Amino acid sequence: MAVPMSPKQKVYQEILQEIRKFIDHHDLKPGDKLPSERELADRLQAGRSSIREALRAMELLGLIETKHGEGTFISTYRPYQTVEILSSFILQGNGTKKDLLISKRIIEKECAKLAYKQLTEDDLQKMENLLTDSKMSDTERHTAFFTHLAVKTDNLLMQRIWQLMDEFSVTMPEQKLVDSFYVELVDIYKRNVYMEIENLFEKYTCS
Amino acid sequence: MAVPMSPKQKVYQEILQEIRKFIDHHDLKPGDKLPSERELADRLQAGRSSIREALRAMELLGLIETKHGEGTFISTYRPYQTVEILSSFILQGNGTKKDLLISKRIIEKECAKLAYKQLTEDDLQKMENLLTDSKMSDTERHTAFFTHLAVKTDNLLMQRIWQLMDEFSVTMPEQKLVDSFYVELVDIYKRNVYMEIENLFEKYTCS
DNA sequence: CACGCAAAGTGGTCAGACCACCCTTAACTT
DNA sequence: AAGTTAAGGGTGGTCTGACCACTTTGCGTG
Repeated sequence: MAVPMSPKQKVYQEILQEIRKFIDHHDLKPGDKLPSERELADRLQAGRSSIREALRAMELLGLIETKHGEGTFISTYRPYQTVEILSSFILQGNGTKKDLLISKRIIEKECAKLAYKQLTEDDLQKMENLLTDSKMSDTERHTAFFTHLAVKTDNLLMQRIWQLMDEFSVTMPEQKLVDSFYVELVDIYKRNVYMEIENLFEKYTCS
Repeated sequence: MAVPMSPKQKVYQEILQEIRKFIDHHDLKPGDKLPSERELADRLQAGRSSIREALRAMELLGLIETKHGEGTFISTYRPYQTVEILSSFILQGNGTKKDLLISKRIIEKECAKLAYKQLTEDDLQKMENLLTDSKMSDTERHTAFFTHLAVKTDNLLMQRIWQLMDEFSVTMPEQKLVDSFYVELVDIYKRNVYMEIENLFEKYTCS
């Protein structure tokens, strides 16, 4: 053969890369419109079916939204579909569940630490209000609590990682911690004792 | 109109449901073969392209594997592939370099802690050998060192997350730490003083 | 000016064609 | 007879073109 060719990556995977580049290059944000399937096919020198395979996959992952007769749009990342599909296929995860739980706790701990410096009095107040909000279930409260924390990390990547793990863990029990945990964490923030965050998680995690 | 019709669900989403039913009904397990695309199209009364859109989505989610010329197979569930795709989109921002660096250090720290219990004398020996291997660049040494550690975490998810971050950070400088760091870490393992891992990273990270 | 309907643009779906790849099998060579 | 090679059938990979359904646009008619 003459040309070794770039790795035998499938076309639709290259398309994924290209679309990512396109979004980056044009600085598209959630809500913005992508070129039409036909135009993408023309631009990327690929068949429309290949384009569609890539788009469907992205849609399933919640990265884009598609509106019949209108077009394809960047969506605010919501992996709800992903979670649903996955959980409908995986009834009983084996070692995956354990890994996920451990990893999630780790991320939560580090988010709590990263957020430490950024938290204001107002944040603390909001978080305390959350803890006494009786309209939420324990699970919802946990999610709301750490969502607030994750946002305050000032680290988008950590925030996204936590978000992703939280979405994936909805099907599992034991996501939340004992009530006293949250109270103690807020207390640590108030007392300004950074070093105790690590200990707090150690105490409540290794049960 | 006469028939309300099933909701305006797209064909490829119905296909997804049908395939799930098929797997369930035939009790297919990882490694088993799915019917060919053409047969599925025939059975489910759909076009082959619709079948493929569903299959590609499943493939991206890590639910199936396709082998050119052979067929489509149920795969052992690995959500980590999903994380990979998502990450490539999540990481496309600009301010993410700093985030990535911080996050990577965090993951490395936690990998070091998770691996603590699993490390054997032999592992320590190998790691020490790495540190004196002059055939590698500093960066390569860092990667090799933490690859070893990540594998030993006994947590596939953490392992994959670190791997991903490492791959993404190749384009960036300052991925490695000072030489003495690695030596001290191995020393901590030898001296069996778990608690000092946190301090070690604290010391070398907050520069 | 207001209304409505046709046209254009877009996603949704299908059918068929061709290629590349893998495996089996039959034919051929040694 | 045993080993090697060539051919065929099945499968995924991709492209093209066609048609439908939906939305928006805008032109023309009243």
